[in-house]
Amino acid sequence: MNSNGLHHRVAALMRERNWATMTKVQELALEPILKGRNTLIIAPTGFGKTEAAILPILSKMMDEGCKPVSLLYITPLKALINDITIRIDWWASKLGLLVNRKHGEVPQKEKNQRLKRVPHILVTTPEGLEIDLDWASRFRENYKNVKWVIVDEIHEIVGSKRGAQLFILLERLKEFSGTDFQRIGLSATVGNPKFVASTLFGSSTRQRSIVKIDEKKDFSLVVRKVDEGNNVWSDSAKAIEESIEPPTLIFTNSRFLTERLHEELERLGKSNIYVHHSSISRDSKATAEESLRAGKAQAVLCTKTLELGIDVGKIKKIVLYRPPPSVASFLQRLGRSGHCVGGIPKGEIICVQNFDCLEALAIYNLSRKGVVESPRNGSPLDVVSREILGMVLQYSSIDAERVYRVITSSFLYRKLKRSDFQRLLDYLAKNNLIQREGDELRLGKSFFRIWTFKKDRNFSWSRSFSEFFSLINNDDTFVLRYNDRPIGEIDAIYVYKHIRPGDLLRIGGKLWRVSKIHNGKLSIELVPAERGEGEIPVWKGEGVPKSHLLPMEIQSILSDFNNSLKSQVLDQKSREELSKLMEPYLTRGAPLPNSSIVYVEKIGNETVYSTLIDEKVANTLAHMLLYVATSKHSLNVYARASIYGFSISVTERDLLDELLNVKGNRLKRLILKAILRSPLFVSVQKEIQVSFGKIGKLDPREDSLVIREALRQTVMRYFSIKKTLSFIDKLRKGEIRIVHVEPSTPLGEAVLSHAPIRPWISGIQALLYDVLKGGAYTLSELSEVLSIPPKSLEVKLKQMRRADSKYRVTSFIDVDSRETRWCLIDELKTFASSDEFYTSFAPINGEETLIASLRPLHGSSTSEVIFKPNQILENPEDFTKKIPMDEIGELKIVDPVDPMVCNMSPRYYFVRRDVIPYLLLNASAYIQNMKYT
DNA sequence: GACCTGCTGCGGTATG
Repeated sequence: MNSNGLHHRVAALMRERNWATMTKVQELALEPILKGRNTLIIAPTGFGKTEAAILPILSKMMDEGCKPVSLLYITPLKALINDITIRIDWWASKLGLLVNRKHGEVPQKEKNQRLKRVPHILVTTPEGLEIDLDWASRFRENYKNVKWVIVDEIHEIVGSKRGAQLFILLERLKEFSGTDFQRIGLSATVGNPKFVASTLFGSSTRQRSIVKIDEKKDFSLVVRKVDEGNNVWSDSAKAIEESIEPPTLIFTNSRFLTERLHEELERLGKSNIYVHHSSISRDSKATAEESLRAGKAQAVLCTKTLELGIDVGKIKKIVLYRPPPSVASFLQRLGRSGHCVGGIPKGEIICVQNFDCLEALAIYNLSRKGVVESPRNGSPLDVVSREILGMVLQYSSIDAERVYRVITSSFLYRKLKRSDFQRLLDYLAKNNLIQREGDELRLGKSFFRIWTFKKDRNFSWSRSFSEFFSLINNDDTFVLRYNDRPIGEIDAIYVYKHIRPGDLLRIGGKLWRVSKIHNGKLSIELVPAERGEGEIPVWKGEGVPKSHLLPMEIQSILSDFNNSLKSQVLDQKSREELSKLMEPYLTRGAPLPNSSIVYVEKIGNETVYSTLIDEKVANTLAHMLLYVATSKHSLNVYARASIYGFSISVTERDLLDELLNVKGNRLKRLILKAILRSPLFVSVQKEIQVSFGKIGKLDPREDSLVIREALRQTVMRYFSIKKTLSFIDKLRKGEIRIVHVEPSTPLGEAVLSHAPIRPWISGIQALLYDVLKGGAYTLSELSEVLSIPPKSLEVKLKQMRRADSKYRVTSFIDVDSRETRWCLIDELKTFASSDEFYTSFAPINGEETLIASLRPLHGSSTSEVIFKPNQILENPEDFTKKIPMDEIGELKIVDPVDPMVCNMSPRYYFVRRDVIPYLLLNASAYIQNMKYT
């Protein structure tokens, strides 16, 4: 034993490495870890957290002796696994301990060895642990020896489904091994250390410690504003060029921006600049990383890919192109230059929009105050479902009560009710994912149909078995095509929210017009386009969700505006930009924007409500306005949402004011309806349903469990019902003032720079089919039921009456009300003989001779059929034989003697031969009714 | 939403 408590062999190795002193975090972590406490270590990157955890554990392994596998090291990235394995191995190999790594890209040969020589230390991902517990029937026996678990970069997963998964896995491991192993978490700065600790420590009864390094690493920051010239791109590139001090990391908030800026920097003659993001090949990424380490790269343009702790060598400067979305990512990104020996890290935020300066300053202020976002986690049920299945895989047959006990021992699921768990089991059993014999659970028949080993998938819903272990969702993407040639890809959700036929898109430097969107095939047809109006700025990426801390911090900046302007980090230009931004308010003597005032302004065809507001509340309000607008106006509207307010493309009426008049439960219902109609809800349903074994279309009665869960998750991620209700309440009480202004305000203009959200009535045809089933309705009745404007419905119904339609409809005249009614074409016959519509199909004079005129689908040559209504009534089936074609383009009644009849006759378009008799009865009844009454 | 992250085990063949 050494003076600092470490085993003498570990201490000797430290001397060998010339580690005279430990970092502060290493010192602080030593005691709690050596004492066997569960420990959460919180410190910025570059403080030596890994060693802070590893050294005392290695020391304990020496002291206490250990059987393989005794230490499990979990980290979220494959690249980190490789790094860490090498780092740990330096110590471990000298202590006679074996280290192994496990992730999807480790060669099979290396993986196979672990059964022959079982490692003392295993480094893997959450998914790797899932695989081992569920499926590695032999190796998992070694997990019974685990005494320590380290979770690295825990801030990255604590708020995600991956986190929820891992925390249940740890409980499963505890139950399987029968050991209350020691848990150690390594985290960057977070706002809620206690929550992070609780989720990690779970049901462990060990004492707990949180080791937190508060000392902020010193750094220098400059907030700059790009000079406004003619071209944002070249202006931005120039600004970046000035900022580069090799080697520099340049962070952007989208992949597109890295590419676009790279192109522009090359145009300026800069070389040795690389690009790094998730969509480029592994080789290119490796090249970029290596040239950084070798000091060859001047700079690398990157997205979040380089935010985590992958070793990239010494970085001189960090440039943030436009403000990062959160304080946490700001600190992480700046921390990438932390390994710089001697000098303090240098950072620079380059602002493009004027409000960027506000955000940059806010992020900086927050970081200085030590305020950081708090990752939260709900208790997603799809994760529970997967873990139930995982346990069934592991044990072949397992008692339901035991599964319930293990899952609820995890902190996140401690409140999961037994009844809800039972309902979930019922549902899984119904979908054949599991089968039950008494209280015993076994695997159901559907399991290996969904997660299959077969290469040629049986059906479209099946997934590879390997995907079962991961809760990372692969979103659908639309393929953009021109003449069947792929041009690019766009995330499905972006398409649903923002893109419609006729839009102009810029892809690969070229301008295209969207000609068709095939939802089923997930493809979009493009045609080349010339310069035009209404280009959709995909690149603007204003959809970046921003920290919920921003609105309040911006408010506090504005509340003491003159002082805020004195901030050291602002350069001359950005300072001027900020005063210019606020000038319009000051000159008209209006209060600077804050959360208790909403400026209502009409800009172009939009009504903008500008204020400082939580993004989720703005999103909820935008969707509500969109819902109200689409049910009363047309589908051709859009809304926007941002921390600077929200807007709706309706100016004739003040829709927010109308919302204020909706009270109580009706308001809650309206919010719910608005959310249920958003594409976000649809995409969450799609994401989670497979975990429950549900395939195909969801049925509100059968699948209420998935639907309710999807709604819960949608609201949690994107909306905020409670805060929105409170916002509306404050508006009503006047606690938030509404002020109409003209002309527009600067933050009102800022709202307009955010991408428009457009309504997407998914499966409107199927919706209509469901409503029409068993009934015949007028347009206004349908509009009422569906909250979709009659005009939009009419267009759809007219498409649906065509021969190639999946849900074919037709229409007839209601003789009593003289309105058109729509119904399913196959049900027309039923209505013709029903009491409800008796008069509409009962001619007054059955012996009158009439002439039916039939125009075929193509061409204009009409045929005529002479008939008496009674003839039809006698035998409608027989009458159809007189019709000379299967499909009729237009049907009407003519009378060569009486041209009035011709004018009065209703016309029926795109009808099928077998319904002609009934439509002729309808036409005769109508005409005679007009003539005789 | 923008972005990112991950993804069979085991024991058996046949071959050099």
